Amino acid sequence: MSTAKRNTWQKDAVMHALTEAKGFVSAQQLHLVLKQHGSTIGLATVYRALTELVSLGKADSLQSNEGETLYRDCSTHHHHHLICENCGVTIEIEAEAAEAWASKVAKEHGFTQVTHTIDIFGLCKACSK
Amino acid sequence: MSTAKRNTWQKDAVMHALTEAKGFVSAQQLHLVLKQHGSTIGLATVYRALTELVSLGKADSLQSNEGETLYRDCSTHHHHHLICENCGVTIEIEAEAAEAWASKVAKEHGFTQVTHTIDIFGLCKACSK
DNA sequence: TTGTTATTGATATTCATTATCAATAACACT
DNA sequence: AGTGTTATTGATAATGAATATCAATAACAA
Repeated sequence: MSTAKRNTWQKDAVMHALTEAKGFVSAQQLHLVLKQHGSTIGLATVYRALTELVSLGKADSLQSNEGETLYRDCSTHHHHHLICENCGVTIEIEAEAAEAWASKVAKEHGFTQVTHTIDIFGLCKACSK
Repeated sequence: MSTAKRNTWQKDAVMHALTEAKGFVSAQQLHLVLKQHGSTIGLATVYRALTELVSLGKADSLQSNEGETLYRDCSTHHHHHLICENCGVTIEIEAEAAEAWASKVAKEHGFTQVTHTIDIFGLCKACSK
């Protein structure tokens, strides 16, 4: 009984916008982009759609050091990021070793439904000089 | 020239309170505890002290899934956490393998001043059943 | 003791995210 | 196609963590 989900063009729009955006985006940024493309979608709806996408596993999120929640399309494969704290560039990195290590450690302690956060921050080559 | 740091009882108080608190605490929680112990310290000062402790490497922080920044005493050695999303218990884990991997990946991409976030979330043994 | 100035604390402000609620539209069923 | 139910939307108010402001205070070098 029950909470049957409905399909709306708004949800599709957010999904598309998220797929278009390479790398991480904030809800506010997505909302801005959508409006710039002529959409009349509301900010609250963008937040709701993103929350749903995360719970469906179609997107993942992380907290920026400015306190914003950033979202990213996750329909492809699982990977992690190398993020420049100065210019914001993000590089996707494979992390099979870290993956394996994380799930091993979790299992050793009897944890289930394990997820993890593995992100590396620093200054990229260009910003280092 | 300048910016000479000064020692104050407020900074000590925050440091002590943080050491007392086992596990992660928010700035607001620390402030509350301090006031309950009769301190007249201000909330803004607690935030400032915590920020300084983090930059000195005496504390580390992570974002709760409710969007709060949580702090933890880190005067011992570097380590990471296994966190139960249900009951909040945190288990310290050694992560030498992950450490090495993280700095190796970062260097390969020319990154400097590298820090990382490695946290594992899930349901602990007790909360899993 | 004194002068300089980093620090404090009360509070206003910022800003991301959530709650509210009337209006709208998805969709199951005729 | 028409209709009723109700999930969803969107404008906006509300929440709440974190930061900025600024006069008053206190650390500390001389």
